[in-house]
Amino acid sequence: MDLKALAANLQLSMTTVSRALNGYSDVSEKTRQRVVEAARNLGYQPNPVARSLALGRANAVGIVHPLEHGDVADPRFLSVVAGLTEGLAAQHIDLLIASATEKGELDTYDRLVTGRRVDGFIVARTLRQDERIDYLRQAGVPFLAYGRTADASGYPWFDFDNAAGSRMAVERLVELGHRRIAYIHASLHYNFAYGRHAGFIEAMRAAALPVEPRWMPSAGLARSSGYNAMLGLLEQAQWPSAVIIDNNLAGEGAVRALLDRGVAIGRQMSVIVYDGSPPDTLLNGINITAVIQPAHHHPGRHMAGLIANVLSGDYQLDEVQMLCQPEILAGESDGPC
Amino acid sequence: MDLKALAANLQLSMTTVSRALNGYSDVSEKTRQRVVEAARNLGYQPNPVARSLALGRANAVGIVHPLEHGDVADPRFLSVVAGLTEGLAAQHIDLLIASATEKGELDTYDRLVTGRRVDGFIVARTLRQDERIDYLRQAGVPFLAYGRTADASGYPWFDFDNAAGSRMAVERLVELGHRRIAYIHASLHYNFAYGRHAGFIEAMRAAALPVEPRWMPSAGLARSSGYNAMLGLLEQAQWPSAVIIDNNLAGEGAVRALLDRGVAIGRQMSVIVYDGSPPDTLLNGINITAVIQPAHHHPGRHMAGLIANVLSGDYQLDEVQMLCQPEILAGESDGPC
DNA sequence: GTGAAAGCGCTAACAG
DNA sequence: CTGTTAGCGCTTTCAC
Repeated sequence: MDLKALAANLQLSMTTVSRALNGYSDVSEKTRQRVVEAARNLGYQPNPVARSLALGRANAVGIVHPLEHGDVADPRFLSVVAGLTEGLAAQHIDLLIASATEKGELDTYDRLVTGRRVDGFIVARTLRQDERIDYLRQAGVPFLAYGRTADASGYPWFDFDNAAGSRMAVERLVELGHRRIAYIHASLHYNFAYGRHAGFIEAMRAAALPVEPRWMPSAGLARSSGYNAMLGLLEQAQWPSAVIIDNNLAGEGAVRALLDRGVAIGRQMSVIVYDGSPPDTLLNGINITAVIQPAHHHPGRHMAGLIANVLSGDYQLDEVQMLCQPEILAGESDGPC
Repeated sequence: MDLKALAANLQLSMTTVSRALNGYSDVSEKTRQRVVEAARNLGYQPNPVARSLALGRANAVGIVHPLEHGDVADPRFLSVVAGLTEGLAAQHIDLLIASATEKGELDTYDRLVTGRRVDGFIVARTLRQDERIDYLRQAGVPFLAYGRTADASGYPWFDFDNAAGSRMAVERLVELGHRRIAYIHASLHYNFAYGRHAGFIEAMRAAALPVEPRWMPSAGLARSSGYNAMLGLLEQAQWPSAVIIDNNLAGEGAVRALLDRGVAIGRQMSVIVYDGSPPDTLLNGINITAVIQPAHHHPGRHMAGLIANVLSGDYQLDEVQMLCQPEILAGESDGPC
């Protein structure tokens, strides 16, 4: 069932049918009714390929998945994808996932753009200095970043307020009487890690607490490195009384290290983990106090709306820069000093 | 730079240029050289949308990601996606990832098919009875299954020999002198779990060893359930001397349980895990003996080739049903009884 | 308010 | 071997 057949069936021209279906004004309400109903009855589905050709857009956005060597399933990545596809489906936009080639990630962006396979991109996992964003900006390709960069002005993004999350965590610990607070963090090249790190320092200073570099190890985004980082803290002459971990993979590792060393979590050592426990964790017994990015913010939905806006090309920058606030979800992994 | 411009530039007709570029035979070698070179120099990239419209295919395959409630990043799923995109890129086929809607997974397949957004599908994570495969078969939609179903005849698939993997594990343990072998497995609705389970039983019988239901708990695809399953085994009056776990998530949990209970792995209890340790595990100290699906089989590449074949519609069934053999990768988690 | 006709960029008969 | 021509299915001027 194509447009021609539908038009013939209705004894109308393709033009009129097309306009009726696409909600143009210059078609009588009565005709529109007829057309819409017939379309439904006959199961007419416009051919998106033909549509794309005529309109000059692909009706798809791309997301490039970097296949780092030994790369693991990044839960972060997949949850973005999941939320997005759902949100985009409502706008009749497809999500095209491409793997970065060996030649590099930028090359993949280029291929997708010059091949007109997508109208724009989602850039996930932003770095503080992100060459992908530099590239897309200078190439004039529409995109929406999931996370900001060092200079967040001038392009569309969706992000959570990372600094605020850390501040909330510090303030909570300070209220519980802690003064020696450690901080395990991922590479500060990640913008989220940088922001959380900055928020931590800021809050510590505001509380007139010492910011001790030896208590602020870098750990990477992995269980194992969180484990090692925590062991490192435990080997020091003086222990912190609390520790904040800026990502939940390292967080699980860190908690495991405490368990292995027999440290009483919440008593000897208070723990707050950004994003809490990963879903399928082996720490089920322990209810970790967490900085969370509340689900009611529906990142996927928001981002779908934002990217649609971006693709339309008709927007004010401040409409497509969205910052959501995190919250503290109290658990049992922290307590009075 | 479109075909017309390129042709004008070469003083040739679009037809000739098109044929030269698409490797038709009826164009002089000299002309082809010129065309190809000009295309490269001028950076000509065919518009895939126009191409799709003319050819009547989308040049894309779909993969539907079921968004189960609380679904986690499935490493299995992502690694398939990663390998596939790479392999498909070489064939100029895109991978379209769609989330299942609330209305159900089948509905999503239907939407993609009637919308002509894809030419076929990859169906991952097959169940023993899989309604998706039933649906696609009866709808006459091309697809390639990653994993088989109860009845694997009559449609294209790529799979590993699950039963063989279990047999190899059992045989290895038997040679080490084990007679009390336990088996922790995922839901037998998954075809891979069923096959591995069947292979286990078969090999046990072949070795004249007892198949004890109480030593064969079902654990699900999760660290936590593997943990609990192992605890269950340890609570029994008589312990097995070895245990095989049919997936690596549950495997990690099971090993963790042994560690927590202070059981000497490889001495008091031998362990073999299908697929070994997940990449970022907290068991780094332990080198687990594993049944592996060797990387040299390049599942992604193979599947890309197979699906291309399937889409062409011109194939013998036995060319698109591919079974790879697993291997044992010896570690230190098993030893003499 | 409706229709005829000209593309969107490419491929594929069909002639020469 | 090469060019002419007619689509693929839809949108969109431009007339009526």
